[in-house]
Amino acid sequence: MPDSIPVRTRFAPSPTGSLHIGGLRTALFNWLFARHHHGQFILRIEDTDQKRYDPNALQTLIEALRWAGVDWDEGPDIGGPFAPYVQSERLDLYQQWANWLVEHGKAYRSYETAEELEQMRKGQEQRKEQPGYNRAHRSLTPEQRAAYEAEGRAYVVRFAMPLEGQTTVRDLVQGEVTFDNAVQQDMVLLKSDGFPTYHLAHVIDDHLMEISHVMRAAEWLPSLPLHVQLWQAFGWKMPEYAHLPVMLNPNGKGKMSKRNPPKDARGNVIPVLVHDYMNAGYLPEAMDNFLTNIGWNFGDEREVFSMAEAIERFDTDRINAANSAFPPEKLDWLNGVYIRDMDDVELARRLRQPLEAAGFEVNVDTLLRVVPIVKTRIKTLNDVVSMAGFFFRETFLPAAPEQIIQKKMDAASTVQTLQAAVAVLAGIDEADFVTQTLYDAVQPLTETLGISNGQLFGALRVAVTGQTVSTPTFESMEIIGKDETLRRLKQATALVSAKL
RNA sequence: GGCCCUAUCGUCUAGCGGUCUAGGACGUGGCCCUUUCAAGGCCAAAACACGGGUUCGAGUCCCGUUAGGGUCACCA
Repeated sequence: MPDSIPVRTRFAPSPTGSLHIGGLRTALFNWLFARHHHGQFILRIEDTDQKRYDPNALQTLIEALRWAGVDWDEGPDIGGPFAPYVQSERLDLYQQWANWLVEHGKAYRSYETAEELEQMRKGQEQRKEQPGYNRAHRSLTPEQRAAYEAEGRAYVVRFAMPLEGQTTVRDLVQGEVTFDNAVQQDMVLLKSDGFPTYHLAHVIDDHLMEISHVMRAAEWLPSLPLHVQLWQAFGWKMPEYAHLPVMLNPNGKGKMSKRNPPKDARGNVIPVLVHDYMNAGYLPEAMDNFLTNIGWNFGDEREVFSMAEAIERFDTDRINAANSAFPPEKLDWLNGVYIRDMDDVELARRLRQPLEAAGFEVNVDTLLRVVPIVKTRIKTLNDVVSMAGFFFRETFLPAAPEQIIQKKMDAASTVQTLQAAVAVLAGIDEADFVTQTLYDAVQPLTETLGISNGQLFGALRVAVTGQTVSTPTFESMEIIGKDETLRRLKQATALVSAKL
Protein backbone atom coordinates (compact mmCIF):
# COMPACT_ATOMS: atom_id res chain seq x y z
CA MET A 1 0.00 0.00 0.00
CA PRO A 2 2.01 2.92 -1.26
CA ASP A 3 1.42 6.18 0.54
CA SER A 4 0.93 9.33 -1.44
CA ILE A 5 3.41 11.32 0.64
CA PRO A 6 6.54 9.54 1.79
CA VAL A 7 6.46 9.12 5.54
CA ARG A 8 9.45 10.61 7.29
CA THR A 9 9.57 10.78 11.05
CA ARG A 10 12.31 11.81 13.39
CA PHE A 11 13.47 11.49 16.94
CA ALA A 12 15.10 14.70 18.06
CA PRO A 13 16.55 14.45 21.55
CA SER A 14 18.70 17.04 23.18
CA PRO A 15 22.01 15.62 24.34
CA THR A 16 21.78 16.48 28.02
CA GLY A 17 22.52 13.06 29.49
CA SER A 18 21.48 9.49 29.02
CA LEU A 19 18.24 8.71 27.24
CA HIS A 20 15.09 9.00 29.31
CA ILE A 21 12.77 6.01 29.27
CA GLY A 22 9.99 8.23 27.95
CA GLY A 23 12.32 9.41 25.22
CA LEU A 24 12.89 5.84 24.15
CA ARG A 25 9.16 5.31 23.85
CA THR A 26 8.85 8.43 21.71
CA ALA A 27 11.68 7.16 19.53
CA LEU A 28 10.05 3.75 19.30
CA PHE A 29 6.70 5.17 18.24
CA ASN A 30 8.29 7.31 15.54
CA TRP A 31 10.38 4.42 14.35
CA LEU A 32 7.48 1.96 14.35
CA PHE A 33 5.36 4.42 12.44
CA ALA A 34 8.00 5.08 9.81
CA ARG A 35 8.76 1.40 9.37
CA HIS A 36 5.09 0.53 9.11
CA HIS A 37 4.66 3.04 6.30
CA HIS A 38 7.90 2.06 4.60
CA GLY A 39 9.24 5.52 5.22
CA GLN A 40 12.36 6.91 6.78
CA PHE A 41 13.27 7.48 10.36
CA ILE A 42 15.73 10.24 11.14
CA LEU A 43 17.84 10.94 14.18
CA ARG A 44 18.47 14.61 14.79
CA ILE A 45 20.32 16.15 17.68
CA GLU A 46 18.87 19.29 19.21
CA ASP A 47 21.85 20.72 21.02
CA THR A 48 20.78 24.33 21.05
CA ASP A 49 21.19 24.86 24.75
CA GLN A 50 24.84 25.51 25.39
CA LYS A 51 24.31 25.52 29.13
CA ARG A 52 23.01 21.99 29.24
CA TYR A 53 25.27 20.46 26.66
CA ASP A 54 26.94 17.17 27.62
CA PRO A 55 29.65 15.99 25.21
CA ASN A 56 29.19 12.34 26.16
CA ALA A 57 25.47 12.38 25.68
CA LEU A 58 25.40 11.73 21.96
CA GLN A 59 27.34 8.51 22.29
CA THR A 60 25.20 7.34 25.19
CA LEU A 61 22.09 8.21 23.26
CA ILE A 62 23.16 6.24 20.23
CA GLU A 63 24.15 3.34 22.43
CA ALA A 64 20.71 3.25 24.06
CA LEU A 65 18.85 3.44 20.76
CA ARG A 66 20.98 0.72 19.22
CA TRP A 67 20.46 -1.45 22.27
CA ALA A 68 16.72 -1.10 21.77
CA GLY A 69 17.11 -2.08 18.14
CA VAL A 70 16.00 1.27 16.80
CA ASP A 71 17.83 2.09 13.58
CA TRP A 72 17.78 5.32 11.61
CA ASP A 73 18.15 6.10 7.95
CA GLU A 74 19.72 9.49 8.41
CA GLY A 75 21.52 10.88 11.39
CA PRO A 76 24.60 12.57 12.81
CA ASP A 77 26.67 9.41 12.69
CA ILE A 78 25.72 8.29 9.19
CA GLY A 79 24.82 11.54 7.47
CA GLY A 80 22.12 11.78 4.84
CA PRO A 81 20.74 14.06 2.15
CA PHE A 82 19.79 16.78 4.61
CA ALA A 83 22.94 16.85 6.68
CA PRO A 84 24.06 18.07 9.07
CA TYR A 85 21.76 16.45 11.61
CA VAL A 86 23.14 18.33 14.56
CA GLN A 87 21.49 21.66 15.15
CA SER A 88 24.56 23.43 16.45
CA GLU A 89 26.00 22.91 12.98
CA ARG A 90 23.05 24.60 11.34
CA LEU A 91 23.16 27.92 13.13
CA ASP A 92 23.42 30.06 10.01
CA LEU A 93 20.20 28.50 8.74
CA TYR A 94 18.23 29.47 11.80
CA GLN A 95 19.67 32.97 11.82
CA GLN A 96 18.87 33.41 8.19
CA TRP A 97 15.26 32.37 8.63
CA ALA A 98 14.89 34.36 11.82
CA ASN A 99 15.97 37.41 9.87
CA TRP A 100 13.53 36.53 7.16
CA LEU A 101 10.73 36.56 9.70
CA VAL A 102 11.87 39.91 11.05
CA GLU A 103 12.05 41.37 7.57
CA HIS A 104 8.56 40.18 6.83
CA GLY A 105 7.12 41.57 10.03
CA LYS A 106 6.45 38.13 11.52
CA ALA A 107 9.01 38.51 14.26
CA TYR A 108 10.87 41.31 15.96
CA ARG A 109 14.01 42.05 17.84
CA SER A 110 13.66 42.46 21.55
CA TYR A 111 16.44 44.24 23.40
CA GLU A 112 15.59 43.75 27.05
CA THR A 113 18.32 42.49 29.33
CA ALA A 114 17.79 39.52 31.61
CA GLU A 115 17.53 41.92 34.53
CA GLU A 116 14.87 43.98 32.83
CA LEU A 117 12.82 40.90 32.13
CA GLU A 118 13.25 39.81 35.71
CA GLN A 119 11.96 43.19 36.84
CA MET A 120 8.97 42.88 34.58
CA ARG A 121 8.15 39.42 35.92
CA LYS A 122 8.40 40.61 39.51
CA GLY A 123 5.99 43.39 38.78
CA GLN A 124 3.55 40.95 37.24
CA GLU A 125 3.82 38.72 40.23
CA GLN A 126 3.14 41.57 42.65
CA ARG A 127 0.15 42.70 40.66
CA LYS A 128 -0.99 39.07 40.46
CA GLU A 129 -1.06 39.24 36.69
CA GLN A 130 -0.49 36.29 34.40
CA PRO A 131 3.24 36.06 33.76
CA GLY A 132 4.59 36.66 30.30
CA TYR A 133 6.49 38.98 28.10
CA ASN A 134 4.70 42.34 27.89
CA ARG A 135 5.54 42.87 24.22
CA ALA A 136 7.25 46.14 25.03
CA HIS A 137 9.54 45.90 22.04
CA ARG A 138 7.01 44.54 19.59
CA SER A 139 6.36 47.95 18.13
CA LEU A 140 9.55 49.89 18.66
CA THR A 141 9.99 52.90 16.41
CA PRO A 142 12.97 52.83 14.04
CA GLU A 143 14.57 55.50 16.22
CA GLN A 144 14.21 53.46 19.39
CA ARG A 145 15.60 50.45 17.66
CA ALA A 146 18.53 52.42 16.33
CA ALA A 147 19.20 53.70 19.83
CA TYR A 148 19.34 50.21 21.30
CA GLU A 149 21.54 49.07 18.46
CA ALA A 150 23.87 51.99 18.99
CA GLU A 151 24.02 51.06 22.64
CA GLY A 152 25.39 47.74 21.48
CA ARG A 153 22.65 45.82 23.21
CA ALA A 154 22.24 42.16 22.49
CA TYR A 155 18.81 41.13 21.30
CA VAL A 156 16.61 38.12 20.92
CA VAL A 157 14.18 37.56 18.09
CA ARG A 158 10.62 37.07 19.27
CA PHE A 159 7.70 35.79 17.29
CA ALA A 160 4.93 38.29 16.71
CA MET A 161 2.04 36.08 17.70
CA PRO A 162 -1.32 37.08 16.21
CA LEU A 163 -3.21 39.08 18.84
CA GLU A 164 -6.63 37.78 18.02
CA GLY A 165 -8.39 34.82 16.52
CA GLN A 166 -7.89 31.17 17.25
CA THR A 167 -5.51 28.49 16.17
CA THR A 168 -7.02 25.10 15.53
CA VAL A 169 -5.08 21.96 14.73
CA ARG A 170 -6.14 18.45 14.05
CA ASP A 171 -3.78 16.30 16.05
CA LEU A 172 -3.54 12.64 15.07
CA VAL A 173 -3.85 11.54 18.68
CA GLN A 174 -5.56 14.36 20.51
CA GLY A 175 -8.08 15.22 17.85
CA GLU A 176 -9.03 18.81 17.17
CA VAL A 177 -7.39 21.25 19.55
CA THR A 178 -8.18 24.95 19.66
CA PHE A 179 -6.29 27.79 21.32
CA ASP A 180 -7.00 31.49 21.67
CA ASN A 181 -4.20 33.45 20.10
CA ALA A 182 -4.64 36.30 22.54
CA VAL A 183 -3.34 34.26 25.47
CA GLN A 184 -0.27 33.07 23.61
CA GLN A 185 3.16 34.55 24.15
CA ASP A 186 5.64 36.22 21.84
CA MET A 187 8.12 33.45 22.36
CA VAL A 188 11.83 33.82 21.79
CA LEU A 189 12.89 32.20 18.52
CA LEU A 190 16.51 33.20 18.43
CA LYS A 191 18.48 33.64 21.63
CA SER A 192 20.98 36.41 22.19
CA ASP A 193 23.82 33.92 21.79
CA GLY A 194 22.68 33.34 18.22
CA PHE A 195 21.30 29.89 18.97
CA PRO A 196 17.70 29.14 18.07
CA THR A 197 15.14 27.91 20.55
CA TYR A 198 13.41 24.60 20.00
CA HIS A 199 10.41 26.34 18.47
CA LEU A 200 12.29 27.88 15.61
CA ALA A 201 14.79 25.11 15.04
CA HIS A 202 12.32 22.26 14.86
CA VAL A 203 10.06 24.02 12.37
CA ILE A 204 12.94 24.90 10.08
CA ASP A 205 14.52 21.48 10.31
CA ASP A 206 11.30 19.55 9.96
CA HIS A 207 10.54 21.59 6.87
CA LEU A 208 13.99 21.26 5.34
CA MET A 209 14.26 17.59 6.23
CA GLU A 210 10.82 16.95 4.78
CA ILE A 211 9.41 15.44 7.93
CA SER A 212 5.87 14.28 7.33
CA HIS A 213 4.81 13.39 10.86
CA VAL A 214 5.94 14.92 14.12
CA MET A 215 5.30 12.54 16.98
CA ARG A 216 6.34 13.94 20.31
CA ALA A 217 5.30 13.93 23.93
CA ALA A 218 2.12 15.76 24.87
CA GLU A 219 4.19 18.17 26.95
CA TRP A 220 4.55 20.04 23.71
CA LEU A 221 0.87 20.54 23.22
CA PRO A 222 0.79 23.98 24.88
CA SER A 223 3.29 25.33 22.37
CA LEU A 224 1.50 23.85 19.40
CA PRO A 225 -0.32 27.10 18.51
CA LEU A 226 3.01 28.88 18.31
CA HIS A 227 4.36 26.17 16.04
CA VAL A 228 1.32 26.25 13.83
CA GLN A 229 1.59 30.02 13.51
CA LEU A 230 5.26 29.66 12.68
CA TRP A 231 4.50 27.26 9.87
CA GLN A 232 1.95 29.71 8.55
CA ALA A 233 4.33 32.65 8.86
CA PHE A 234 6.86 30.80 6.79
CA GLY A 235 4.19 29.72 4.37
CA TRP A 236 5.34 26.13 4.58
CA LYS A 237 3.25 23.02 4.51
CA MET A 238 2.83 21.78 8.02
CA PRO A 239 3.53 18.14 8.88
CA GLU A 240 0.98 16.08 10.77
CA TYR A 241 1.34 16.33 14.51
CA ALA A 242 0.75 13.49 16.92
CA HIS A 243 1.11 14.27 20.60
CA LEU A 244 1.83 11.15 22.59
CA PRO A 245 0.42 10.66 26.07
CA VAL A 246 2.82 11.38 28.89
CA MET A 247 4.25 8.55 30.96
CA LEU A 248 3.43 9.22 34.57
CA ASN A 249 5.00 7.88 37.75
CA PRO A 250 3.75 4.44 38.87
CA ASN A 251 1.41 6.15 41.30
CA GLY A 252 0.05 8.38 38.57
CA LYS A 253 1.29 11.53 40.27
CA GLY A 254 3.44 13.59 37.98
CA LYS A 255 5.48 12.62 34.96
CA MET A 256 8.51 10.40 35.20
CA SER A 257 11.55 12.54 35.78
CA LYS A 258 15.04 12.35 37.12
CA ARG A 259 14.31 14.86 39.80
CA ASN A 260 11.48 13.45 41.82
CA PRO A 261 12.51 9.84 41.28
CA PRO A 262 9.53 7.55 40.85
CA LYS A 263 8.96 4.68 43.28
CA ASP A 264 7.17 1.37 43.01
CA ALA A 265 4.58 0.03 45.42
CA ARG A 266 7.25 -1.21 47.81
CA GLY A 267 9.02 2.13 47.81
CA ASN A 268 11.94 1.09 45.62
CA VAL A 269 13.20 3.74 43.26
CA ILE A 270 12.26 3.11 39.63
CA PRO A 271 15.03 4.02 37.22
CA VAL A 272 14.27 6.68 34.63
CA LEU A 273 17.22 6.26 32.31
CA VAL A 274 17.47 3.61 29.63
CA HIS A 275 21.00 2.82 30.72
CA ASP A 276 19.78 1.90 34.18
CA TYR A 277 17.55 -0.73 32.62
CA MET A 278 20.35 -1.98 30.42
CA ASN A 279 22.57 -2.36 33.47
CA ALA A 280 19.83 -3.95 35.53
CA GLY A 281 19.59 -6.87 33.12
CA TYR A 282 16.47 -6.09 31.17
CA LEU A 283 16.22 -7.41 27.65
CA PRO A 284 15.78 -4.91 24.84
CA GLU A 285 13.05 -7.11 23.35
CA ALA A 286 11.10 -6.95 26.59
CA MET A 287 11.69 -3.24 27.02
CA ASP A 288 10.49 -2.49 23.49
CA ASN A 289 7.42 -4.66 23.92
CA PHE A 290 6.68 -3.08 27.27
CA LEU A 291 7.08 0.50 26.09
CA THR A 292 5.06 -0.11 22.96
CA ASN A 293 2.22 -1.34 25.12
CA ILE A 294 1.96 1.92 27.00
CA GLY A 295 -0.28 4.25 25.07
CA TRP A 296 -0.65 1.89 22.17
CA ASN A 297 -2.47 -1.38 21.85
CA PHE A 298 -1.58 -4.28 19.62
CA GLY A 299 -5.16 -5.50 19.34
CA ASP A 300 -6.47 -9.07 19.51
CA GLU A 301 -5.89 -8.90 23.27
CA ARG A 302 -2.23 -9.64 22.72
CA GLU A 303 0.36 -8.13 25.00
CA VAL A 304 3.42 -10.09 24.01
CA PHE A 305 4.66 -9.35 20.53
CA SER A 306 7.84 -8.62 18.65
CA MET A 307 8.72 -5.31 17.08
CA ALA A 308 8.43 -6.95 13.69
CA GLU A 309 4.82 -7.77 14.51
CA ALA A 310 4.24 -4.29 15.91
CA ILE A 311 5.55 -2.74 12.70
CA GLU A 312 2.95 -4.66 10.73
CA ARG A 313 0.10 -2.94 12.47
CA PHE A 314 1.44 0.17 14.13
CA ASP A 315 -0.50 3.30 13.36
CA THR A 316 -1.70 6.41 15.14
CA ASP A 317 -5.31 5.30 15.37
CA ARG A 318 -4.60 2.95 18.23
CA ILE A 319 -2.64 5.47 20.24
CA ASN A 320 -4.42 6.41 23.41
CA ALA A 321 -4.73 10.12 24.20
CA ALA A 322 -4.87 9.56 27.96
CA ASN A 323 -1.71 9.70 30.03
CA SER A 324 -0.66 6.49 31.70
CA ALA A 325 1.14 5.46 34.84
CA PHE A 326 4.33 3.49 34.38
CA PRO A 327 3.63 -0.15 35.39
CA PRO A 328 6.95 -1.57 36.66
CA GLU A 329 5.58 -5.00 37.65
CA LYS A 330 4.52 -5.53 34.09
CA LEU A 331 8.04 -4.88 32.85
CA ASP A 332 9.42 -7.49 35.25
CA TRP A 333 6.82 -9.99 34.17
CA LEU A 334 7.47 -9.34 30.47
CA ASN A 335 11.20 -9.60 30.96
CA GLY A 336 10.64 -12.99 32.57
CA VAL A 337 8.48 -14.05 29.65
CA TYR A 338 11.23 -13.18 27.19
CA ILE A 339 13.87 -14.91 29.28
CA ARG A 340 11.81 -18.10 29.45
CA ASP A 341 11.05 -18.04 25.74
CA MET A 342 14.64 -17.49 24.77
CA ASP A 343 16.76 -20.18 23.21
CA ASP A 344 19.18 -21.65 25.79
CA VAL A 345 22.30 -20.85 23.84
CA GLU A 346 21.22 -17.29 23.30
CA LEU A 347 20.28 -16.88 26.93
CA ALA A 348 23.65 -18.28 27.99
CA ARG A 349 25.32 -15.72 25.79
CA ARG A 350 23.46 -12.91 27.51
CA LEU A 351 23.91 -14.29 31.01
CA ARG A 352 27.64 -14.22 30.67
CA GLN A 353 27.99 -10.49 31.05
CA PRO A 354 26.23 -10.06 34.42
CA LEU A 355 28.05 -13.11 35.77
CA GLU A 356 31.40 -11.72 34.75
CA ALA A 357 30.49 -8.30 36.03
CA ALA A 358 29.89 -9.95 39.41
CA GLY A 359 33.44 -11.25 39.32
CA PHE A 360 32.84 -14.83 38.27
CA GLU A 361 34.94 -16.67 35.75
CA VAL A 362 32.38 -18.18 33.43
CA ASN A 363 32.85 -21.68 32.12
CA VAL A 364 30.69 -21.82 29.02
CA ASP A 365 29.94 -25.53 29.26
CA THR A 366 28.77 -25.14 32.81
CA LEU A 367 26.73 -22.09 31.92
CA LEU A 368 24.98 -23.98 29.15
CA ARG A 369 23.98 -26.67 31.64
CA VAL A 370 22.87 -24.11 34.20
CA VAL A 371 20.63 -22.17 31.82
CA PRO A 372 17.73 -24.65 31.72
CA ILE A 373 17.41 -24.68 35.48
CA VAL A 374 17.69 -20.93 36.01
CA LYS A 375 15.60 -19.61 33.18
CA THR A 376 12.28 -20.02 34.96
CA ARG A 377 13.74 -18.57 38.13
CA ILE A 378 15.02 -15.18 37.05
CA LYS A 379 13.24 -12.00 36.09
CA THR A 380 16.27 -10.05 34.98
CA LEU A 381 19.59 -11.20 33.57
CA ASN A 382 21.26 -9.95 36.73
CA ASP A 383 19.19 -12.30 38.88
CA VAL A 384 21.37 -15.14 37.65
CA VAL A 385 24.10 -13.95 39.97
CA SER A 386 22.21 -14.58 43.18
CA MET A 387 20.38 -17.62 41.89
CA ALA A 388 23.20 -19.51 40.22
CA GLY A 389 26.41 -17.60 40.80
CA PHE A 390 27.64 -20.36 43.08
CA PHE A 391 28.22 -22.62 40.10
CA PHE A 392 31.04 -20.35 39.05
CA ARG A 393 32.57 -19.48 42.37
CA GLU A 394 36.26 -20.27 42.58
CA THR A 395 36.01 -21.72 46.06
CA PHE A 396 32.80 -23.02 47.52
CA LEU A 397 31.07 -20.86 50.11
CA PRO A 398 29.23 -23.21 52.47
CA ALA A 399 25.98 -22.21 54.12
CA ALA A 400 25.74 -21.76 57.87
CA PRO A 401 24.87 -25.00 59.69
CA GLU A 402 21.57 -23.50 60.86
CA GLN A 403 20.53 -23.18 57.26
CA ILE A 404 21.43 -26.76 56.46
CA ILE A 405 19.29 -28.05 59.29
CA GLN A 406 15.75 -28.30 57.98
CA LYS A 407 12.46 -27.68 59.67
CA LYS A 408 11.68 -30.11 62.50
CA MET A 409 15.20 -31.52 62.36
CA ASP A 410 18.21 -31.03 64.58
CA ALA A 411 21.95 -31.24 64.17
CA ALA A 412 22.06 -34.95 64.98
CA SER A 413 19.40 -36.01 62.50
CA THR A 414 20.92 -33.73 59.87
CA VAL A 415 24.36 -35.26 60.29
CA GLN A 416 22.78 -38.68 60.05
CA THR A 417 20.97 -37.64 56.87
CA LEU A 418 24.04 -36.18 55.22
CA GLN A 419 26.12 -39.22 56.04
CA ALA A 420 23.51 -41.54 54.67
CA ALA A 421 23.37 -39.53 51.47
CA VAL A 422 27.13 -39.53 51.10
CA ALA A 423 27.17 -43.29 51.48
CA VAL A 424 24.57 -43.74 48.77
CA LEU A 425 26.03 -41.18 46.38
CA ALA A 426 29.54 -42.51 46.74
CA GLY A 427 28.34 -45.75 45.27
CA ILE A 428 27.18 -44.17 42.02
CA ASP A 429 29.50 -44.19 39.05
CA GLU A 430 30.72 -40.82 37.95
CA ALA A 431 29.21 -41.50 34.54
CA ASP A 432 25.81 -42.16 36.11
CA PHE A 433 25.85 -39.06 38.23
CA VAL A 434 22.74 -37.61 36.61
CA THR A 435 19.55 -36.14 38.04
CA GLN A 436 17.18 -39.07 37.70
CA THR A 437 19.69 -41.63 38.96
CA LEU A 438 20.57 -39.44 41.91
CA TYR A 439 16.94 -38.96 42.77
CA ASP A 440 16.17 -42.67 42.56
CA ALA A 441 19.15 -43.50 44.71
CA VAL A 442 18.62 -40.90 47.39
CA GLN A 443 14.86 -40.66 47.67
CA PRO A 444 14.43 -44.07 49.46
CA LEU A 445 16.40 -42.61 52.36
CA THR A 446 13.26 -40.77 53.47
CA GLU A 447 11.90 -44.18 54.36
CA THR A 448 14.87 -45.37 56.38
CA LEU A 449 15.46 -42.00 58.02
CA GLY A 450 11.80 -41.25 58.56
CA ILE A 451 11.92 -37.77 57.05
CA SER A 452 10.12 -36.02 54.21
CA ASN A 453 11.35 -35.29 50.71
CA GLY A 454 11.47 -31.65 51.65
CA GLN A 455 13.69 -32.28 54.64
CA LEU A 456 16.01 -34.63 52.78
CA PHE A 457 16.31 -32.68 49.55
CA GLY A 458 16.40 -29.38 51.39
CA ALA A 459 19.32 -30.37 53.56
CA LEU A 460 21.23 -31.69 50.57
CA ARG A 461 20.42 -28.66 48.47
CA VAL A 462 21.62 -26.15 51.03
CA ALA A 463 24.67 -28.27 51.75
CA VAL A 464 25.63 -28.54 48.08
CA THR A 465 24.64 -25.10 46.75
CA GLY A 466 25.37 -23.11 49.88
CA GLN A 467 22.07 -21.29 49.44
CA THR A 468 18.61 -21.57 50.93
CA VAL A 469 17.13 -20.32 47.68
CA SER A 470 18.71 -21.98 44.71
CA THR A 471 18.37 -24.20 41.70
CA PRO A 472 16.94 -27.70 42.38
CA THR A 473 18.98 -30.26 44.31
CA PHE A 474 19.74 -33.09 41.93
CA GLU A 475 20.05 -30.98 38.82
CA SER A 476 22.59 -28.88 40.68
CA MET A 477 24.49 -31.95 41.90
CA GLU A 478 24.72 -33.27 38.37
CA ILE A 479 26.30 -30.04 37.19
CA ILE A 480 28.63 -29.78 40.16
CA GLY A 481 29.80 -33.34 39.63
CA LYS A 482 30.34 -36.33 41.88
CA ASP A 483 33.63 -35.46 43.54
CA GLU A 484 32.74 -31.90 44.38
CA THR A 485 29.24 -32.87 45.53
CA LEU A 486 30.64 -35.43 47.95
CA ARG A 487 33.28 -33.01 49.14
CA ARG A 488 30.63 -30.39 49.91
CA LEU A 489 28.39 -32.88 51.66
CA LYS A 490 31.25 -33.98 53.87
CA GLN A 491 32.13 -30.40 54.59
CA ALA A 492 28.51 -29.74 55.54
CA THR A 493 28.52 -32.80 57.77
CA ALA A 494 31.53 -31.47 59.61
CA LEU A 495 29.95 -28.05 59.91
CA VAL A 496 26.75 -29.38 61.40
CA SER A 497 28.61 -31.83 63.61
CA ALA A 498 30.26 -28.89 65.28
CA LYS A 499 26.81 -27.92 66.49
CA LEU A 500 26.27 -31.19 68.32
C1' G B 1 -4.24 30.64 39.02
C1' G B 2 -4.65 31.02 33.12
C1' C B 3 -4.61 27.80 28.96
C1' C B 4 -4.81 22.80 27.01
C1' C B 5 -5.61 17.56 27.48
C1' U B 6 -7.68 13.26 29.79
C1' A B 7 -11.30 10.17 32.68
C1' U B 8 -13.34 1.74 32.15
C1' C B 9 -10.85 -3.10 37.67
C1' G B 10 -4.93 -0.99 42.19
C1' U B 11 -2.14 -0.63 37.17
C1' C B 12 -1.61 -1.25 31.50
C1' U B 13 -5.77 -1.68 28.45
C1' A B 14 -10.26 -3.79 24.92
C1' G B 15 -14.74 -1.36 23.96
C1' C B 16 -15.57 3.22 18.19
C1' G B 17 -25.14 3.37 20.25
C1' G B 18 -27.99 -2.40 20.97
C1' U B 19 -23.61 -8.58 20.76
C1' C B 20 -21.57 -5.24 28.10
C1' U B 21 -25.02 -9.63 33.43
C1' A B 22 -18.05 -4.74 30.44
C1' G B 23 -13.24 -8.67 27.76
C1' G B 24 -7.65 -9.43 28.21
C1' A B 25 -3.01 -8.70 30.87
C1' C B 26 0.03 -7.43 35.27
C1' G B 27 -0.44 -7.38 40.30
C1' U B 28 -3.28 -9.46 44.56
C1' G B 29 -5.84 -13.77 47.11
C1' G B 30 -7.03 -19.12 47.03
C1' C B 31 -6.33 -24.13 45.28
C1' C B 32 -3.31 -27.77 42.49
C1' C B 33 1.73 -29.26 41.34
C1' U B 34 6.17 -29.22 44.33
C1' U B 35 12.57 -30.19 47.05
C1' U B 36 13.77 -24.16 48.30
C1' C B 37 12.66 -20.36 44.84
C1' A B 38 10.34 -19.96 40.51
C1' A B 39 7.66 -21.60 36.38
C1' G B 40 3.01 -23.98 35.09
C1' G B 41 -2.46 -25.20 35.66
C1' C B 42 -7.27 -23.86 37.73
C1' C B 43 -10.36 -20.40 40.40
C1' A B 44 -11.62 -15.69 42.74
C1' A B 45 -12.09 -10.60 44.14
C1' A B 46 -11.67 -6.13 41.34
C1' A B 47 -13.88 -0.80 36.97
C1' C B 48 -17.61 2.28 33.13
C1' A B 49 -15.91 9.42 38.48
C1' C B 50 -20.67 12.27 39.27
C1' G B 51 -24.93 15.02 37.32
C1' G B 52 -27.74 16.51 33.31
C1' G B 53 -29.18 15.91 28.37
C1' U B 54 -29.65 13.42 23.03
C1' U B 55 -31.82 8.60 21.69
C1' C B 56 -36.54 3.48 21.45
C1' G B 57 -31.70 2.38 23.63
C1' A B 58 -25.41 5.25 26.28
C1' G B 59 -19.33 2.67 28.95
C1' U B 60 -19.87 4.40 23.88
C1' C B 61 -22.52 11.12 21.49
C1' C B 62 -23.20 16.41 23.80
C1' C B 63 -22.93 19.82 28.14
C1' G B 64 -21.59 20.73 33.12
C1' U B 65 -19.22 19.30 37.77
C1' U B 66 -15.32 16.85 39.99
C1' A B 67 -10.66 14.68 39.73
C1' G B 68 -5.97 13.81 37.50
C1' G B 69 -2.23 15.31 34.14
C1' G B 70 0.51 18.70 30.98
C1' U B 71 2.22 23.65 30.41
C1' C B 72 3.04 28.70 31.47
C1' A B 73 11.97 30.21 30.28
C1' C B 74 16.94 33.59 26.03
C1' C B 75 15.36 24.26 28.45
C1' A B 76 14.06 20.98 25.24
